[in-house]
Amino acid sequence: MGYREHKNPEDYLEFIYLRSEESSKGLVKIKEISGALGVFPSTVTEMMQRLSEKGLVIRVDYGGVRLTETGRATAKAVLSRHRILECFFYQYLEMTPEEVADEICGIEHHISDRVLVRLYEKLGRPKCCPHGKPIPMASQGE
Amino acid sequence: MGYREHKNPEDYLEFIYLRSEESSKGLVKIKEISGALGVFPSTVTEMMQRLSEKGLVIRVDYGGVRLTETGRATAKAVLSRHRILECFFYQYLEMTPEEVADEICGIEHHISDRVLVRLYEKLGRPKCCPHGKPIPMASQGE
DNA sequence: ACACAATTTTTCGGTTCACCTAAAAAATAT
DNA sequence: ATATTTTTTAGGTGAACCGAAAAATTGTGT
Repeated sequence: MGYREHKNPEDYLEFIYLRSEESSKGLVKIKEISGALGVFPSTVTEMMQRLSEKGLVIRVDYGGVRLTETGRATAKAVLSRHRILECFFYQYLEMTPEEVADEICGIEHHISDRVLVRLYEKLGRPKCCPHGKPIPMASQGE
Repeated sequence: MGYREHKNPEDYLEFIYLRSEESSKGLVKIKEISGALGVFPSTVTEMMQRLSEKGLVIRVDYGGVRLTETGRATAKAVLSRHRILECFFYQYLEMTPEEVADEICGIEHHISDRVLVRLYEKLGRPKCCPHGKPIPMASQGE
């Protein structure tokens, strides 16, 4: 208890993925990310520079960001982990979809694929999370 | 993927707790912690200084460290989370005790008490982890 | 359309945290 | 008493963050 609880680069990726899915083909603005993750715009810019160096994101100066194919794959994997975990909390622990949301916070970054797969099987290979959103498949088209 | 995977202060606490339980009433040496967590002794010293400022640990210069009551309580909570998670991987996901060990890595720091309690109930309130070690109770004597 | 105001993004110091390396200091072992 | 081991100190790195100020973009009024 009492930690800084920093955002993980994957959290940025996950949000960018979600936003770019829903509003078709545009760039995701820095301010949107900033607002969603609760960090300062300058922090987002810095993180985008790092992610861009790693080839996960394409940065357009003063314009926003877009995921590369690698970035998209990474984001989908994170989201998949996230939603499988949500299913678990909902189906196995019988929590409400609302409760579930808060509980995933940092866990999805620490679960191995091995565990994820087993969890998924045990839950009966659900197609959607408790909110009705689809669980993206690792290497398949969404 | 590709992160530094830093040790958490709670990892230090957890190890100190374990070591001080098994070898009765002595101080835990910096080198032991260093070896167990895979960090340099100077890193341990520094962390112990931080934990000592937070009142979780008592530092004896060149002698080692001992948990305070608060530190002990924190450590027990972490260990409890750790072992309940182990039970879960063992009982529900049917992994072997050996596999289980690697999987807990960072998860126990991100699970809320609410989820922990539910998990514990669902598993039938186990008294021991898959390795046969007891699950310490939050506010009770060990 | 165009100058000016408002907003967004970036840049540029700073901070904290976990960590490292090298060297100094203390404890221990021979 | 001296050599060995352990611990600490001191200086440095990279990551994630903030705040303030500069730069670019966007919005507005006439």
